[in-house]
Amino acid sequence: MSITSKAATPRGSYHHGDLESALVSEAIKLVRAEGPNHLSLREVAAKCKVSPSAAYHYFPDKDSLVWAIGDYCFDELARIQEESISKIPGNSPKAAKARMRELGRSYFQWAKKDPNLFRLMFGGYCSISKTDESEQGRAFMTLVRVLDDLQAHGVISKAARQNAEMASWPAVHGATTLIIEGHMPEEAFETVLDTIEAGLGIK
Amino acid sequence: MSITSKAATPRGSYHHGDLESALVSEAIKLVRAEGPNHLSLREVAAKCKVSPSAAYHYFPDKDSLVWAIGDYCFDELARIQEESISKIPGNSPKAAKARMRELGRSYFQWAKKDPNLFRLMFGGYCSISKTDESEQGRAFMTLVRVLDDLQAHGVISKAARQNAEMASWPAVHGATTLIIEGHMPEEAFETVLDTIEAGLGIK
DNA sequence: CTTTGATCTGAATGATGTTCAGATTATGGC
DNA sequence: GCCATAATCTGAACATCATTCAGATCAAAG
Repeated sequence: MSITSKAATPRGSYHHGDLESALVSEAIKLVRAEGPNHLSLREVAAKCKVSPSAAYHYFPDKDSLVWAIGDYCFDELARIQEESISKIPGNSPKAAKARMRELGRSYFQWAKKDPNLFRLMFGGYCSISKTDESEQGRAFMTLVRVLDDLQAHGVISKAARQNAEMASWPAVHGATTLIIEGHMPEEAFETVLDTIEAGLGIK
Repeated sequence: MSITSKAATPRGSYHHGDLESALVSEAIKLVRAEGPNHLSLREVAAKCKVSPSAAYHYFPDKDSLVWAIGDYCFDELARIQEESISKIPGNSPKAAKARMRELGRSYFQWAKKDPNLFRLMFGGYCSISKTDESEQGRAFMTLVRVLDDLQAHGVISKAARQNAEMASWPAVHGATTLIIEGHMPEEAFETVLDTIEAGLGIK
């Protein structure tokens, strides 16, 4: 599933070495640059210096390639999220609060850096049945852990902890989307974070 | 701009009567059924019993037709929103609170009824420069009015009124998106509305 | 009735997703 | 080392797509 896993050595000519990963990697580049709806299988194959039909040995159709991109992106987002909170160590309530805020910020920054990949993830391009268990769940579990930590430090009440994911994730996701799509100014994001904290009863 | 404005009488054969509206109308049907990325100009023209090139007399390219769909959808959403709060009259704080909640519900219900149109609106398909002034602003202004009304009735404080749009809209939009895309259970929507109210200090 | 302008057709071009028969290469058994 | 077998990739083909353009058709005005 990893993109740069096997030896991506384009030896000789006929056999590529690791076409599957190369296809996903080039497809990601194209989506990033042109958007999810302008992805072309033939262009991806051309970037890999391979005939268009070669891709069909690894993906039954174009949608399947798009799902693979989605898999990679959900994995990346989860990794970014984990990395962002790992940069704020400490067992204090203040650190727990900072991690919560940083979780929202890294979500937004990821989307802002690659809006086209974000659109692919949440724009109805990739079915959820392929990604829900492993990848999407991983980012969600990070949020769960941070929220549990907030309650453990007494920053939020037991009542506020109830369904706190359903209160914070939509707000962060919605603000991200609306800002990315130009419906809201970027400055509004911090306001949204403030309101989430207010809603959870964080002082 | 309205879809069913002129006389859409397909007389004789050559001249259609109101091709522009018919094209947008059929395009909406197709997007609704197949999704924004599967829209085909030729199929739209065929549904209108017209040659593919006829469409280029009204829209310079396919994107332009998509923008027209976006215009219509933002207009529809604004209309739905206005209609929903008009069904809850009264000058009491309780009525003002009910209108606020109904505004979120109608937003979600609109998206749930036509997820593909919702994806077109907020999935990077239509540029904002074409729609921001008139249509998108109209729905936003409805929210502004409802929030002003909430403050006027003393349901929310002056401090809470500050940037209250940036607190409620993203949460409602994010919850809508995440539920539509299958990342969240539908039951979570009411929880989100509860949290918005808590964040605004509504008791 | 004719001229003018708007509206639509038909055919063409180049790019796309997808299929399939066959060519090329790697691999495992002898 | 050699050969059969399976995996991998090519080439050509098909239908569909967006887009262009010269020309046909129609409506209305002079």
